[in-house]
Amino acid sequence: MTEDDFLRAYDPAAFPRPALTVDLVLMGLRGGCPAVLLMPRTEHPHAGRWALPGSFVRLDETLDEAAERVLRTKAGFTPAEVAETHREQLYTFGALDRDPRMRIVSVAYLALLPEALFTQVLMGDAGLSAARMAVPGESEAGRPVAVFAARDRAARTALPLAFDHADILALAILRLRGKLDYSDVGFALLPETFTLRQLQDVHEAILGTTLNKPAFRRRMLDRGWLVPTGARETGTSFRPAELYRYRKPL
Amino acid sequence: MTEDDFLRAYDPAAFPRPALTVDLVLMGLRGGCPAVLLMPRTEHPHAGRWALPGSFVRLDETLDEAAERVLRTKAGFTPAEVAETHREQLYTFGALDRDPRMRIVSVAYLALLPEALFTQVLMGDAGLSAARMAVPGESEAGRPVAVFAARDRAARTALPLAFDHADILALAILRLRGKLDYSDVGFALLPETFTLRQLQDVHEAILGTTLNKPAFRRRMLDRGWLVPTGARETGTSFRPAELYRYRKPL
DNA sequence: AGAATAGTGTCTTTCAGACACTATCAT
DNA sequence: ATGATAGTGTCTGAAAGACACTATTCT
Repeated sequence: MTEDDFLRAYDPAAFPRPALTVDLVLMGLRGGCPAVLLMPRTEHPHAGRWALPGSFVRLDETLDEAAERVLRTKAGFTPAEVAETHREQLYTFGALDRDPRMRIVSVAYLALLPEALFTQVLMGDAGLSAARMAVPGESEAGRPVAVFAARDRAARTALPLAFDHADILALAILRLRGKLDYSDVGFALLPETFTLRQLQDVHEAILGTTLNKPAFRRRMLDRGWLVPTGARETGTSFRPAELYRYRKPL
Repeated sequence: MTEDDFLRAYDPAAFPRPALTVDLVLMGLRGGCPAVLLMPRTEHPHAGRWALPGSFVRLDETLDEAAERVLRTKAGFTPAEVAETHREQLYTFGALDRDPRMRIVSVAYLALLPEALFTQVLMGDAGLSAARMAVPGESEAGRPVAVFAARDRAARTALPLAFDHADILALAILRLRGKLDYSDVGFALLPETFTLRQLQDVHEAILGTTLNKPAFRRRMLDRGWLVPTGARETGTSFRPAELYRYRKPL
């Protein structure tokens, strides 16, 4: 950016550049477990493995716009669904041998889907499959993450992931965990209105621990981000819980 | 990354790609204030403004390696100095109009320099200048950061920064602040051995607040990262403080 | 001795964890 | 009434803030 002498004589096409892509971690919760949407690879390289949806970055779009385009074109999101999805840049992966075909640098994004949207996308015709993510313990922090077929909950054999996508997934869950209690990312995994129990379930699923109920409620309510709707949960066979709405802190 | 049909017929040179660079925020402390090393721009575009040292990413180096190369070739670091510098990837900036000449995506890195090394690099012949960073308050979080000439401490007129480098600096100080009390980045700004007061000064400079002395000491010592050397500060006209060494937690 | 800072003892306050308790709904 | 979960009151313990105090060095 600051190489003046270099740039003055620079022919944009003259020097070889790495290719640039975005890869998206589409994360949601399925049955109380973190899950991710993956595409099966059918061709070389890494045929038979599972990959994150991604795309090359075009010259006329920003990185964020490229990520949105992947949501629309690779995952079948409608513009409205794109709008209700939390997205943030995760990290940029630039190892030399990430892809055997050529040098590709990839900007990884994390997208968080409420459970209903996750299911809807999964049922759509985009060809995405859900994989349950093993929540790593403290000791495994930083290691690649193992994912399992979402069909049977007791599956033991890990799905093979393409490229360095296991590293990307590991970073995604770590980032999510780190931001969970000081930011508002947790709400991105919940529907418009939700109960405090649902919110606690989200936190517990991502942290992989159980939380103290009174302390959790106190903290969340004291934070001032929750607005009681006055409505109650329906369809339970017991006392229905109050429904809250998340209000963005000014 | 996962566009199979596209890639099979892909000629690496056939499609236009954004250029890819790394830009480095070389940060240290000067006289109790966060400071950054900048290069003056002498040519169009943004001539007369100040820029972060950076470089294009080559095909045969990773992003981290490109950042190291900038340290060596643009900032005049010796390999030993590179080794004693903390580096981490910050964020990737991909706005369309970042650079008026062509589409350039830049991976920003944060490098932390102990005060002695900061001064040494500044005095070197790499042409870098030091600029004092205005530590933004809570209300200005996320805004571009203003920097001032380091010569006179009372300077009021902000230095003009090139490209989106004010945004990069803003993110750098925010990231540093966020990681300060749960990670060990603070030690990267200190020499090999240091006193607890120096450590507290580093934290106060970056946070822009004052801290409670007994509480700070308790927290730091309880964390188990500090090893007393047995030696004492020298050159003071009062009681010399114990010198500690940072020991990487296993 | 005096100045200046290093380093500590202790009280208070705040907040999380634990546990039991009450409240409210469907059946 | 019973079962099941929602929601709360309160005790306890850990840790931060505040403040005063002692300790140690140089001049």
